[in-house]
Amino acid sequence: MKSEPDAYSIDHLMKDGETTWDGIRNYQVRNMLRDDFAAGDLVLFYHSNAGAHTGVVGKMKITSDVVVDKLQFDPKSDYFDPKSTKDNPRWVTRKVAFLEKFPRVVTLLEIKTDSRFAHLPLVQKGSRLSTMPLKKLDFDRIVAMTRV
DNA sequence: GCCAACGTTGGC
DNA sequence: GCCAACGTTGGC
Repeated sequence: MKSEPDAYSIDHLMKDGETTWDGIRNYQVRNMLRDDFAAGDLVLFYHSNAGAHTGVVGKMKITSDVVVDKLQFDPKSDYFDPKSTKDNPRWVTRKVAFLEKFPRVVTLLEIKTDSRFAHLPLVQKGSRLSTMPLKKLDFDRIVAMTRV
């Protein structure tokens, strides 16, 4: 799961312990959060748009079933959606909990230059989604790179 | 800040 | 349903 560190970083999550992954306004991402994620799933936290620090920075866990994103009903929020109704909320998400901040960043550059990761959606052309599936093998490989 | 590669909106 | 215009994402 990606976030721009200026908006919400691994340090924010470490301090909060748990947060609602709100502000998702892309239908494909919403559908993934709704249908493909489950409580207990492990997730890598990725800092996007962070210059040389762009990459995987930590590990977290999904801790809820589907929850309604409250920001869609807040007219003062950037994520306000006037077309969404409380009876039929358009935007839903999940809660996540902090597990670990890695001792180092596994950078996008490393992932792009490692042929083992060539199949990851992250490095494929035109991939802009802020969540994407990751097989356990790839997850473990990325974590292992922080352990050296 | 630029721009490629999307996704969304709305007129028709 | 098409598609032009516009908005967003995110790497660089």
